[in-house]
Amino acid sequence: MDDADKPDPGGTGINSDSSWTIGADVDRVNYFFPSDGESSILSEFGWNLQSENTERLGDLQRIEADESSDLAGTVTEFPETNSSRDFWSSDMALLPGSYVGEVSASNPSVSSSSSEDPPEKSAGSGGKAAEISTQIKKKGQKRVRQPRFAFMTKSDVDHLEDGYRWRKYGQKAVKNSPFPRSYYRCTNSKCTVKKRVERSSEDPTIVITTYEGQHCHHTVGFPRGGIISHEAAFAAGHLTRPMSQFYYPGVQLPGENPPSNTQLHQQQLGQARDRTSSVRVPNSDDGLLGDIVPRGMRKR
DNA sequence: CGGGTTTGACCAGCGC
DNA sequence: GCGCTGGTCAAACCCG
Repeated sequence: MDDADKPDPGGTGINSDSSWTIGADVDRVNYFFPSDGESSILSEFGWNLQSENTERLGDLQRIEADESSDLAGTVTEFPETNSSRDFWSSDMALLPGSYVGEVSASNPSVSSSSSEDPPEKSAGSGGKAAEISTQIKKKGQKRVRQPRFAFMTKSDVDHLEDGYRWRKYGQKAVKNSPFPRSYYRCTNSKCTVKKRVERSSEDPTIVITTYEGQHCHHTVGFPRGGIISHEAAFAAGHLTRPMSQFYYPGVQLPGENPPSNTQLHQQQLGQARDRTSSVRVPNSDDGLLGDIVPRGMRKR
């Protein structure tokens, strides 16, 4: 019953046969946060990334503002297409861009959606992206929105393996994008975590994955030999550990020159691949999940 | 047969 | 108020 059975449940099946290992699929890995978001995400997770990606951050910020003029601490949805091109068309392959603040209590009738009951039921009213800002707009009278974490990954496979099992419950065509957006829900009945997967219309090789919610259970195991997407697992596991413990090739240090960023990635990834991981994880004596899933939650 | 995927329909929020 | 769009449901279908 491991994911190994169905490597790519909702994926397009692209390279679903051999390249599962994100390590092999992910060409580059790169994270960055909006400078403002930094205060929320980075600080929250103990990150202290003084990025010199100021321009990019600026772009993202702009996007943030565009996406939700009235959003304050709301999710920063990845721009669907055009506006995003600016920053993600670069050598950036992966970047957690959005994060919603804490779950806000709200309408009891729908709040249940956030904790244990299948949120979709209440959400039958339709979740929609708008809700994100809406919940805040409407002064918390709206549904509870789980924390979100989105990132972009350069990968051939749509559905990145993250150690959890997902069931696809919907697919929608995205405006201005030839690629549909897939909706997945954690197969664990008690788990309300959802995720959306879509490809960038600008760069089909980029997969945008957005996780929502927090797993209340451990992973189901490693797929096919134990390779998972570290970033995916990280997100799927919902930031259970300070990210500062991770090592992201793409994260640049102040003063560091980006020119060889790509090369650097290739180098590091090359090394990482030798370790069957796309991202080298220090202190990962327990495997990739070592930094993601608390020991108590781990299966092995 | 059970679990997962597909797909059309429905609903609700948002912008104009 | 209306149309658009995103998100979800649920029945049908597929597959191991």
